[in-house]
Amino acid sequence: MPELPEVETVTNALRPHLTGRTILGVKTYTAKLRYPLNLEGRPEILNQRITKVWRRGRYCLVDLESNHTILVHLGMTGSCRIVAPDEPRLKHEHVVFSLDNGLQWRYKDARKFGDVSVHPIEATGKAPACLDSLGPEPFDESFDGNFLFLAAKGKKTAIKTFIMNNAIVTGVGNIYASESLFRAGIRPDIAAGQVSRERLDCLAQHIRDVLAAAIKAGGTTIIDFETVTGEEGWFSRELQVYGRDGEACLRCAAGVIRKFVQTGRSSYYCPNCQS
DNA sequence: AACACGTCCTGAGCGC
DNA sequence: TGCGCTCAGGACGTGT
Repeated sequence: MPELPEVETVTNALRPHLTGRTILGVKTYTAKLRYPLNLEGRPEILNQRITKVWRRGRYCLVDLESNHTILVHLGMTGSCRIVAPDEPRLKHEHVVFSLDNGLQWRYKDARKFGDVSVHPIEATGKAPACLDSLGPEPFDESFDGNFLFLAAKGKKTAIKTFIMNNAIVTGVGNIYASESLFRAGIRPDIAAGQVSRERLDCLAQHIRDVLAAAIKAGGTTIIDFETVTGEEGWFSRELQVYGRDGEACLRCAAGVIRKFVQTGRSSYYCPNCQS
């Protein structure tokens, strides 16, 4: 389940393999992922040099000298690898880019929740227009308790749903939403507009901390990018509440972690520690 | 306008 | 052993 730390890790792993390379060919092996695939024979991609590989929210962006970017969203099960052309194509390996160094960049996605698509950009390093509605990065200076406080004013939506909204802040998925609320001592189901400025300061800090720790863990686990698809690195997340329903709370020991469904997603919290 | 909910997809895990 | 059901969730479209 790729969230921001996983996308950051994959992007960092791809960067040295892709930057400066020229894309000589693109082949797709399924009609659609989340959206219909339209990558083959595109002059915006073919024979274009890759100028920059970076991340915005949960999107990996591969900028081309044609002032287009290849947007990659990993969905739920997306992964990438760099391999030799004679490497057998794995099941669910749906997109193959051929590079000028003789290697291939391949995208794999069993559940097809992801996206690989090409979009115009104003310049290298500028996000495409389709990402205009995204809120700040959690690591941006503009993202803090005061920002959350202003955005949450009058909002009745639950605080967990609120921080998972990419228009508010990007990259906080279901797992890290539960984890950061646990660390901040805030119940996931209280109205966002009811949380005090002080507690939102704490929450903003914990969102940053939990994401930073996960990036660090993922970055150190993925060593051999050519053979590791990424999934191994994602198990190194140190989860304190997610998936621990029925177990004793790691902080207070007296509480038992509860699970409930919130806007279709599993939420976990300690009734003793979170209010 | 604000918020909730259905939809897409496949494999893992479970019960019988 | 094997089948069939349920669950997992990011983002977007639609419904209330």
